[in-house]
Amino acid sequence: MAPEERKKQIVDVTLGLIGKHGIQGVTTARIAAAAGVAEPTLYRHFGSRRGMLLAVLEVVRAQAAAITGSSQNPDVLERIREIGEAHRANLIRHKRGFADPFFEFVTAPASLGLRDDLREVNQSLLNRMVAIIDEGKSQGSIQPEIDSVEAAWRITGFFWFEDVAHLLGVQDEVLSGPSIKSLESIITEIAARPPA
Amino acid sequence: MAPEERKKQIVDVTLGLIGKHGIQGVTTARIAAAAGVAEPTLYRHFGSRRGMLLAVLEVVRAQAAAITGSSQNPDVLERIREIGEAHRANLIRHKRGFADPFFEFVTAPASLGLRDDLREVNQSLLNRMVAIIDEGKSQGSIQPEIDSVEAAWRITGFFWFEDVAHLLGVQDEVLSGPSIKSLESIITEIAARPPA
Amino acid sequence: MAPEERKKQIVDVTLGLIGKHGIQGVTTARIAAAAGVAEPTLYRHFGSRRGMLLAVLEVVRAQAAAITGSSQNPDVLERIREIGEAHRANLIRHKRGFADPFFEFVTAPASLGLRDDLREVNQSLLNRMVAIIDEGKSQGSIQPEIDSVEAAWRITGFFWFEDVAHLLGVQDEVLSGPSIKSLESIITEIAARPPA
Amino acid sequence: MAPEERKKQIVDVTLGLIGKHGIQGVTTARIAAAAGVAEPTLYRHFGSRRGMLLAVLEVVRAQAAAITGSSQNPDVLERIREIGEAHRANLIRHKRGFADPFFEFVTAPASLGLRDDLREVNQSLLNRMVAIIDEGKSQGSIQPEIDSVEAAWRITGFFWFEDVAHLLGVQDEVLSGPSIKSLESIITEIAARPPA
DNA sequence: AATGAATGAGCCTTCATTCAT
DNA sequence: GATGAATGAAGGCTCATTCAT
Repeated sequence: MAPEERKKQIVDVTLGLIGKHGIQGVTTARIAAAAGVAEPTLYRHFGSRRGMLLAVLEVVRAQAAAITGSSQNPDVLERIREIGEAHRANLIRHKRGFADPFFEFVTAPASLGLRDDLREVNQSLLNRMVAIIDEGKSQGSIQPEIDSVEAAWRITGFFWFEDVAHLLGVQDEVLSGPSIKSLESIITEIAARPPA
Repeated sequence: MAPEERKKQIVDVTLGLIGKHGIQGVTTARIAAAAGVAEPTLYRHFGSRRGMLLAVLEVVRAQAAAITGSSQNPDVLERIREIGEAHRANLIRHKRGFADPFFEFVTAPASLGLRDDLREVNQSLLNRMVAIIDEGKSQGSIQPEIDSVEAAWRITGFFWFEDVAHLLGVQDEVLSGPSIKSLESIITEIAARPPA
Repeated sequence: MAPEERKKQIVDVTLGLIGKHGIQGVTTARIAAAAGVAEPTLYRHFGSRRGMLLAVLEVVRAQAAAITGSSQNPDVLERIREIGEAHRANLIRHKRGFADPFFEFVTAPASLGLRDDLREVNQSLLNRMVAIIDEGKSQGSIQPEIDSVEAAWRITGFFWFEDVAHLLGVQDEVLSGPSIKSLESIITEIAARPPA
Repeated sequence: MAPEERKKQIVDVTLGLIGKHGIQGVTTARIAAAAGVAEPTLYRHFGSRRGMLLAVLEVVRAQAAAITGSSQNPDVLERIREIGEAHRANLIRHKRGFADPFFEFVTAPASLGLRDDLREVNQSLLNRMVAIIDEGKSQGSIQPEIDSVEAAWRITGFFWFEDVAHLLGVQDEVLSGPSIKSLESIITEIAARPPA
């Protein structure tokens, strides 16, 4: 198998394993088995387990971006609503105890040294959200005085809220009402006020 | 050292270690070393590592309850605000990368079997919040139609927001504005409307 | 509790524990718990775990002797038969996997250093059997030319046969027929021949 | 070293260690040291200590079968006699305190979970003996009315007799006379009676 | 007479990683 | 490009035993 291909495959199975076992349950032995290669082969493509995880994080960034970009709704407010729905749907698809792949990294041991990379990924997601809000401003559906970054953070927080709930196994109580309320609350707050 | 004292000490150093290394970094060897005893001694006081962690969780429950009960402000709305401040202050006191001790358990591997206990702790914290909101209703500062449980969840979500931000190392950006905004938003929403 | 009394009690519970867990399952912790004392107390009465086991062996010797002496039948041949029955009955009373208490020591790790003591116990049991056979000779029910020691050994071997069968969990197959046959075979062989 | 080879080597040294220390004295550390590898290496070839022991049991089964098949004497009665001699010879070759390797497993702690496998091995050995006796019947050297299984059990019992004697360190007294007598006694009993 | 507190040594097992091929 | 063989370091836990009180 060509290096590029193999590399991609390893990343893919690792992502799958994270979903099944959580990051700390992803051992090199498991990755190798799932990829159908010997353990040392992993090291031909990645310098360390951390390297593999880092590569997965890159994929996760794309997936997270996919959620953010899942709706193309021209109405920005509506789009944000739909993004929220996509996040919720994505979460429900996973098994209890496993959150958003991105969030799985958040809960990984700091000792892995992934925090900085994680922060960057988070930043890029935040930027996407900021852009959406700015778009809303320019289209007039969002109040121009709103601090875009602040609003983006609050929406991000809403995602985390859902992720943690899922992790804790209280998603039924949270996803049904409180989380939707929280997002609606943010939307309402930033929405342009109709002229008196 | 008296058993009670030793037990407490072990719990204390374990709590400290959780702060330093995260739960999965807390090995029996580290606990023993930090407590200044041999490993088997730990087992004279606790049946297993899980037992020690469970004892810590108990302490953490108390600490979390302390935050919830930190304000006695008769004005419930104001009290919620102060609880938020207490949570924020508590977070800032900790090192970067270490969130709320309670939250540290949330991110622990499910394999530890602490999830159910954790859920209970969370539930008890939630109940405290529900009680506070109900008190607000009866004192007239919170709208009577508000679903107390839903509101309590949303406030809990706000705590998580801050915890995750801290864990990710983006607390500076989040704690300064967005998190306060989010809490204020909830408070505003549930607050009794002044008569027209 | 008086030392003698306590000592006896420890021996008693230890014997009971051997029945429940086998010798290697008898830990000092278990003995102490069963005796209702602290572990160090055991060491006030015995120099070591080995010492406790040794004391139990002494009791076991008496119990084994009890089996050998369980029948007072004046007819020696019949008496041997009854002793066999007593052994079988004793075995059946125990749980599967636990043999004769005496035999439990036979299977103990050699590293315990109980072998020599065990040999002595065995010798004393053998002697009892020899005496019985000699009695048979003098009463005319056993052939005078029979080597008493040899016959005694063979009967002992029959006991072992049953013990091992029990240990292996094949007692149903062995105790019902083969073992009885073996004993009868020995009895027949040593019995005085009726005059032609 | 090739896996097959290494595996075999581990089994071999383990068998040797069983002889030296008994099964409970065979620790993974000792096996590794004796095999000249690190402990984790053992786990590349066996799933657990129990797995290694199981593999040894397989070898032991073969060894035991070898004894049963050591004689090809066409006269079945004589063959049984020679098998007895082979067993005795095999025993004498071992050090005091160590019995037949097979028997070492009999005395192993039930907690190892080897009992069932052991029982199977015993059964297969028993079957071999049954076959021999049946052969004797068809060749006319053994009485046709004899219960083959019962006879096979009794011969097995004779082996155990010798094993226990060896274990107890009284082999000199037992192997010289009583055990031979016991076997002869069985042989005589099952042998075809010459026509009157 | 008894024990409370403690432990050194050891057990089986897993993990990420290396190196020669 | 891939791997077969191997391992140092560590992990949670148990055991018989000691010593001061």
